[in-house]
Amino acid sequence: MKPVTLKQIAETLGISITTVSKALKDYPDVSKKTKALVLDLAETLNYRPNTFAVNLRTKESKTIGIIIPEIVHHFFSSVIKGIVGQAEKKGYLVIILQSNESQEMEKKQINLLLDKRVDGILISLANSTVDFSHINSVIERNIPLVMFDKIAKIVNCSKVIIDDRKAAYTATKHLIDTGCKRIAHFRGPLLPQNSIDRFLGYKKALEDHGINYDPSLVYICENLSYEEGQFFARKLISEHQDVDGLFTNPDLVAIGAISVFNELAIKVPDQISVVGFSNWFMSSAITPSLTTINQPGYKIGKTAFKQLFKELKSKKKEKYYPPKIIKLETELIKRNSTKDLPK
Amino acid sequence: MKPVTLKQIAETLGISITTVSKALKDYPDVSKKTKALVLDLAETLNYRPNTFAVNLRTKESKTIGIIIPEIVHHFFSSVIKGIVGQAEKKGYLVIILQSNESQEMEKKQINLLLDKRVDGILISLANSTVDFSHINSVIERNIPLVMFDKIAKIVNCSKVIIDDRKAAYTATKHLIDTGCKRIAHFRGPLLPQNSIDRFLGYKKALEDHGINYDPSLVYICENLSYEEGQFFARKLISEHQDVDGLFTNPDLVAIGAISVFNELAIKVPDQISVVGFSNWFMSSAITPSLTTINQPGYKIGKTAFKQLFKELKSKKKEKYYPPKIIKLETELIKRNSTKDLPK
DNA sequence: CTGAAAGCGCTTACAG
DNA sequence: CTGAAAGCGCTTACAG
Repeated sequence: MKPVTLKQIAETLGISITTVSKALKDYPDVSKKTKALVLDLAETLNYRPNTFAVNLRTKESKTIGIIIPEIVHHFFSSVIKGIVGQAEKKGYLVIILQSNESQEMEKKQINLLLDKRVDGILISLANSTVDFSHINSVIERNIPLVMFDKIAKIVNCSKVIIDDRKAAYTATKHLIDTGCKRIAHFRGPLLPQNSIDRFLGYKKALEDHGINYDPSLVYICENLSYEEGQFFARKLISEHQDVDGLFTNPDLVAIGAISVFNELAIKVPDQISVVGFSNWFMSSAITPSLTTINQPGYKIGKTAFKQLFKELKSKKKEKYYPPKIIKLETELIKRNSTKDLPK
Repeated sequence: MKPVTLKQIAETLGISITTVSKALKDYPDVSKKTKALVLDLAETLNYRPNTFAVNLRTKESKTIGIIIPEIVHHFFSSVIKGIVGQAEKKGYLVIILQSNESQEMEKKQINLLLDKRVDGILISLANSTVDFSHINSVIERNIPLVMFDKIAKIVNCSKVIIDDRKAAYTATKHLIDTGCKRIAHFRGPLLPQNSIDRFLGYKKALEDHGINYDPSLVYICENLSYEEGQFFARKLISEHQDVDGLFTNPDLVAIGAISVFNELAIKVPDQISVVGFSNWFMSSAITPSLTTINQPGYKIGKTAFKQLFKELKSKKKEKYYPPKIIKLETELIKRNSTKDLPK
């Protein structure tokens, strides 16, 4: 059975398509009687407007796109959930694309979304992205775009982030406050802004508290994996017998490291205190439970959509919406992988 | 700047819109010369067809929808990744929606997708779904639909699943083969087909090997959570001192249970052997590493899209595609939470 | 090989 | 309060 159209309703009732359309949209210049008639028939016939035609007329798709580096990842899937849920509330559907940490894929996908004429785009950059022409072309076309988590400082658009530097500072300071003197850092790759900022927060905390920054205590985890946590934990132990604190990015790396410490009978936190980053749901479950920084993925997604929605509305009213940077709060979650604060 | 249209290209070259359209689509009845001219100008002007107009004409959206109970879940996000990746290859974009295990949400979302006029739908049912009128209405409209993982036997459409019963049988048999006599089962909720089938596989394995089925050894985990694994592990130990094997659905529950066994100094596998279900990436990381059934999420997603794509193609050719049930292979992954097989 | 015309199904400025 | 008409940007059957 073919979908019902305005034309059919009009013909059945012996009125014009125009009036049917107006009645359904509750225009004030249609008589109550006609409106009731139309609404009634539309109901019985289960009329649903043809989105394709509506899109073509209104030039709106009521769809947004999201590009993330990796879907199978607790943090990103939380963000997606936040976005999808909020978008649905506001009548938007969400198309999802995965860049696989590749700049080239990211560029292709931006074009796919542009071709699809999505109303707006949400993006978390790939690690390998160093050229931003594709992002800028979105902005030039005046299509609302909001970056989250993995952003580029240089691009002029709204961003939803956490204060990575401050959060890392807090994490490192907690290690210092609980007595650690030789604090290692397992950091993320060199390019992404968030792993840079977390590293800088770590460094600043050391310097502010009279501890010399020692580059040999910093290890780079390319994949932020459990296995890398294990690998660098072994390396750390063999290279630095005097290490007594470890701050990792993110939790998964910490959990890998702790598994090695457990295996080598190195006591956590007595011999080495460990702080992670992200507050992954398993972090409270392992032994010892992991002290970490809570990074609110779901809220980041929700906030990013809300920001995009504001820009979508502004655009409709042909108003300019100046880019806004929203920093969400993080907090240190104290668990058993760090010592208690001295009284 | 406004997007370029066929009309502009036609006017610039002084030819008709028809010819431009045909040239771009490489119709055979356009001269090489004209084609070259059009292609060239389209290239320089960066012409992109207006999807809204194309959709309206072709009645195709080149978009599919996917509805899953929960996005933040390792298995489901793997499935999503499989779907999204495969769809992109075939020129389809994917809209994602989360039912939150609610039948009502699921019905609403089916309508959203239908209104959006997606070309096809992929769905994994909510636990609470007992009425299938919304699913059947999709099928009646002749919109290709493929179910995966959480399916309804009663609905007549293609399905991508694993042989849950066989997999659970294999898991349980492994416990029996390695010497377990009193085998408990932490199962999922009562409604979903997969948790029913896994339970039935467990029961069948006991019966086939001369072990009495004891209902008091079966515990129901409503949320399939780590915490439930812990809770029921304590309950199990207090209610059944003689238990020597445990088969859980899924891994996360097993990991919760093992954490309790570790805490109570109950030796795994010496005192209790444990087998999980799903092969979550952390299962090889915990101590002892978890014997489990590998459930190929990524492949399920990929296969589900491929099946949908076949049906999409058939529909275009106005051919009927009979529903097909695809069962993907699973395998037992032997790790350290179960004993070795006797020689 | 080229193009005029119809039509996909809607929305809305305009006339009456 | 109602409706004829234009138009969104394409595709394609048909005529020449």
